[in-house]
Amino acid sequence: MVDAPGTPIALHRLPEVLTAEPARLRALSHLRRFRREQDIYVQEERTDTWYRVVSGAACKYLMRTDGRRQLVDIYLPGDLFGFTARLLHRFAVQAVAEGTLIACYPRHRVEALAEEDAETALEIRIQIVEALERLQEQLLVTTTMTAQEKVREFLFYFHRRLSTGTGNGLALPISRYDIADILGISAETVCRAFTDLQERGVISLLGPRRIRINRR
Amino acid sequence: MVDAPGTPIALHRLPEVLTAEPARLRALSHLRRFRREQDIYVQEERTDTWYRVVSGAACKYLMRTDGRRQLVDIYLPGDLFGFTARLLHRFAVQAVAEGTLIACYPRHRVEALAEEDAETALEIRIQIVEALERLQEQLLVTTTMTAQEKVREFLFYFHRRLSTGTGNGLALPISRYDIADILGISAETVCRAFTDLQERGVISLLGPRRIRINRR
DNA sequence: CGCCCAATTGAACTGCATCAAGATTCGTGG
DNA sequence: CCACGAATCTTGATGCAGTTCAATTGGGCG
Repeated sequence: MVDAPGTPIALHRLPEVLTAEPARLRALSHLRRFRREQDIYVQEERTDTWYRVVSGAACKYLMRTDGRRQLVDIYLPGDLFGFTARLLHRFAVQAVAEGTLIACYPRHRVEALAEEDAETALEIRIQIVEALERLQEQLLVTTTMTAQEKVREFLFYFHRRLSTGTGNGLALPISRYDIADILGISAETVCRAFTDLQERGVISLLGPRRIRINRR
Repeated sequence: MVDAPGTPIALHRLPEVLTAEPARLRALSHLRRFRREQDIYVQEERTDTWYRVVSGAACKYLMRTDGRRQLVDIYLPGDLFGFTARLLHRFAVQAVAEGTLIACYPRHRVEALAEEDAETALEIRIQIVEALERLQEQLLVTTTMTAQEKVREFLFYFHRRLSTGTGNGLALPISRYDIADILGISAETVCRAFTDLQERGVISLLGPRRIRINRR
């Protein structure tokens, strides 16, 4: 246990993603850094905090009775998560990338702010709706596409969300197994899809965790 | 075209589902009745209205390039839908039951009300979050379960949402094809699951659209 | 009563999971 | 800096759940 859960981080050097949110909302947050597979919150935990990914990636998941982990959503920099209508969390969220940085907001203070500040209320509503639409897109992907189409769609999505414009390809923050769990297919099938897509010239594998997208 | 799209309905005899919402929100609504497969709103339509199912059922769907209809969510009495962060709708919503009754809310007036009335803002946030959680459950169902488990889970969900306590079984408002599209399986597989579940004694088929749930 | 759509059943095919065995990469400590 | 071990990633072979195509039955409504 090198890192205690959610080590607090100094607030200087604010990453760019945080500067986009309203200052009054940002003032309520504090930052924590998480290791890979470290839980940000767990099932049955009280829903008294909201979170936003600053850097890295996190995923919402459920432990199945057979011991396997089922992913329901994946959060990338800028995404707000942790809100619910319940008292206790139905799903857990853990970091999938090493050193994932998370901004934490005390729920009651955010809701109090939303009650008096319409801009904050709108920002929250937009974030929740965006989570909803991400989920709809994912549902569309997992129910209608073949395994290869799922992987292709997933890579395009990551490219849209993460491309830095540096041109040395796209760095995937997550493993094949994570990708498989998100798409509802096996890790082996993900591998085969990667190689097939490369043979078709759609992508180039620069390394296991680094790819280039050639064409859509 | 017997019925023009969204025939207005008199406001007397308000169904029970509407009495639960805040009076100030209800005051903004007007009712419309829809026929089976009639669109409530379509893709690319402006997102200037929100809706709530009063009776019957509706589904959110997308027309695929191969002409097939892909369902993303299903709305039952009490569910609020139509909100988005976009200017235009990405998905369409149509009635799946004959004579589905929908309450319509002008978006700008609801948002203006939400801005000054914290209770309304909270009600909206809760509804959106509930849509989100429905979708997460559905994602879990479609990605992890076998076809027969999906159908069983679907029937139990409908039972929870629609059971009237009359005891003559559960009336399904939608066709096998609709069920298949929601669960991401073929209609034939849905049929086979129905008969298998009956043979196992889990359900009884009283008619094509009427079942009884015997045990879980 | 007869038509039409919905529901059901059957048979052959296929994409993906699963099991198994290597190949690479990465982190860790010497 | 290098070497070792443990993940992670890749590739192959087999089996099966579910799709697809096709035909038949059944119900509801004019």
